[in-house]
Amino acid sequence: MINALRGMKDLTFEESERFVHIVTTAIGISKKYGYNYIETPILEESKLFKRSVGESSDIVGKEMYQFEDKGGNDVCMRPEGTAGVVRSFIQAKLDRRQNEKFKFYYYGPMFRYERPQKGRLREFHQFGCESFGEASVYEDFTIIQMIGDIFKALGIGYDLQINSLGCPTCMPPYRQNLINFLTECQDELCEDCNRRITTNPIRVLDCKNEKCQSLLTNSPKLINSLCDSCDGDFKKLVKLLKSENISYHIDSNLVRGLDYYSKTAFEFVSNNIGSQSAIAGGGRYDKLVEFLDGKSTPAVGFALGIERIMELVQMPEISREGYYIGAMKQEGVDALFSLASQKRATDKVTLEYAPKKLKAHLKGADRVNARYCAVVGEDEFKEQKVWVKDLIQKQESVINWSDF
RNA sequence: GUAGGCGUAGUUCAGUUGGUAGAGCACCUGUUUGUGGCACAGGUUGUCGCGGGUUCGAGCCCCGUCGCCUACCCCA
Repeated sequence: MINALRGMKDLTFEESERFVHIVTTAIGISKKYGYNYIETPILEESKLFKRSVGESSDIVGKEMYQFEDKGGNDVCMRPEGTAGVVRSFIQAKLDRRQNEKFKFYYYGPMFRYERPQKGRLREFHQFGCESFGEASVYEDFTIIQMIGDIFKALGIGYDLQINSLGCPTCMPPYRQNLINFLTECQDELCEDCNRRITTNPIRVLDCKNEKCQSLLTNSPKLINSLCDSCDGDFKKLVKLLKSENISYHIDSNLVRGLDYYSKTAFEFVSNNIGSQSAIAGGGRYDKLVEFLDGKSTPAVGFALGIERIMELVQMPEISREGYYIGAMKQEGVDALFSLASQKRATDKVTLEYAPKKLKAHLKGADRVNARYCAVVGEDEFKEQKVWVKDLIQKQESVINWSDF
């Protein structure tokens, strides 16, 4: 027997229904916010992610499905969605249309070669949005509001955490301050953090080691080192969240794992799904377009993890729907197809090809959750009629084929 | 890469100090010769993950291996 690869899952029945429910809900809401669908390839040049996500990140460093294709190209399966959308945005020269705004939504599979666990698969699915050309913090707020709408529509509770990661003006000096601070208490920090001091000092902030965290209480906070512009934007965001009654926590240690974020960073967290608790995350990435050789364009975006959200959504109860149609004798079966196609114009129809006793048909109708069980028996066949029972109202009638 | 837990029927799981497997659910049949869900009665279903070893005898003990899960790490 051949099984699916490690960390890759098949979705069927009520699981796949839940998946579709989440995606259609998210699509419906993002359309209301003016987003349009964008589809980009799953396979991209490895270079794209090395430059955008960052070589220092674990995603690029050790988690990419990367290989050489038959043409000798260094390619990989996308580990996240933003880079491809930005690449496409630049390739279509939308970055030249400087006064226009573009909003895209996407969804699809992402691949990371990690050790699978709860809420973490090697092939997983994200729904995401990217907004280009809008520098205002109002857009950051709007995106957060939109995610809130999606979770509300799905009936999911969450904790919103926000932070500002600064910009090229205030980030580098802060970074140096932090390095100085960390170097002083180097001996007491964990092994990983010591490595991070040189590779990616900002990541030390969200180390889960308790000892590191206690040392960090006195560390310089980026939130207190922001330049006037970043500080003003962050205060404005907080004000908007308050006035619109969106509850939040400022988490000065919230860092995005991907290098391209600046200014607003946020994460939606659930405490009901194990340790992989981030159900959505995103922020502003004003420098990424330029970084990938486009004309400087401000942008904000987010992605939500569909599998993680699947753990949280309750599906509305399914009710009986449509018709089950069967016959009791072979000759009746042949008459079923025109009846079925008649009904399919308006209803869901399940056809049973095997002649069976009435009782078996009623059971069959039950099994497929049909509302009506329609059977052509011996008597009905002679008179060109069909017996129909409403399985909820428990009423039955015999009607002409032409009136079915 | 590291650590812990688990692999027995379609499924959820039991299986005592080693004596060649059991329950619920599901499924099929009947009670009801043309009336579903409910009830009752009966019935079907297994390479006990795989490969070695110990033993008269292994689902159980030992070694190896594969897979799944959870956590670290990372992140959606």
